[in-house]
Amino acid sequence: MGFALSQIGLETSRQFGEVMGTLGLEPRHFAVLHAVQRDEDQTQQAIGDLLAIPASTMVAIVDHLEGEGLIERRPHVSDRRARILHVTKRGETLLAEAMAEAMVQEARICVGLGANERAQLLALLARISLNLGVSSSALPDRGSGNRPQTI
Amino acid sequence: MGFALSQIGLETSRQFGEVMGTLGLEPRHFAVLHAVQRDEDQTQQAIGDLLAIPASTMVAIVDHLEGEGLIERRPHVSDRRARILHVTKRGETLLAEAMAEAMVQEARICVGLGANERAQLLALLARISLNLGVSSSALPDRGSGNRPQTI
DNA sequence: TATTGTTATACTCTATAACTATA
DNA sequence: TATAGTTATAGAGTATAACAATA
Repeated sequence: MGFALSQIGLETSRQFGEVMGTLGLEPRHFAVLHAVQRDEDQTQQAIGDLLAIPASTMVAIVDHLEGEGLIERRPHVSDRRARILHVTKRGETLLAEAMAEAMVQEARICVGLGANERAQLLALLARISLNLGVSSSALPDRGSGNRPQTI
Repeated sequence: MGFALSQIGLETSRQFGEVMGTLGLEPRHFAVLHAVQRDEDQTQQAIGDLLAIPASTMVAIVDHLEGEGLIERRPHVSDRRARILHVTKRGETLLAEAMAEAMVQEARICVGLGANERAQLLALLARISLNLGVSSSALPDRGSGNRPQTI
């Protein structure tokens, strides 16, 4: 069981990386882009903390996303040290495409499974998650959660 | 679903690494040790190919295992370039302990699941594996299989 | 000339610690 | 003095390519 889970998990995340690659994104870029859209107008550090990404790594990721015109760094109204992250129109568009691709992958993973089989599997996985102590927080790829981990 | 699978797989393999760590093994060491026991008296390269581990990495892993007295490099009868890998008595003992620990982890993962729920989950995961194209070959941790991958 | 194992090297990735500008 | 973001740096990990012995 442990072997199957780890094998499947690795392959799932590998294929997800491939899919994102077709859109010019790495999983980390997608994760940050998604988090920035969800928690609109948060500080760069706040987003980094949320995903357990160290500050110096965040710089590189945000640099990339900003270079692609997908997000903007905006000044913080009251703290001139901080930067507010904001998804651009182009970022929203790409994120929508990325989500669509993710749905396609989702469908590919579950091909041949009926609706109740899928529900059954999800329920069993939820119990496994509890046993493993993974908190169902955060975003695609990588657990982040509460452990000292990163993207 | 994809997120859950990748999250669970990552955590499973992380915890497996922790468990192996208590025995002084990294997952890669366990994988090679296990493979050497299963495919007794194979060439170092043959084992490496089996696990998709590049030759130079194999050297380091086998160095470690030999340094711990868990396996031996023996001369090949007909090819003096090649080395035959052989599990020592001590290696067998440690491997048995490692397998026992793996069983404990297995039990921890499946706590609260009845026998038929476990079977159900395994069956569903097998179908997911097919959808993902993972061949159920190889050894614990990491997919290896046929893709250009490594430990 | 090709192949096994080894060594050396270059590359990527990541985190730690210094640095600046603000607070 | 502490903090947000940045930059520089060092460390680990991995693969690629050169190398020696043998086929």
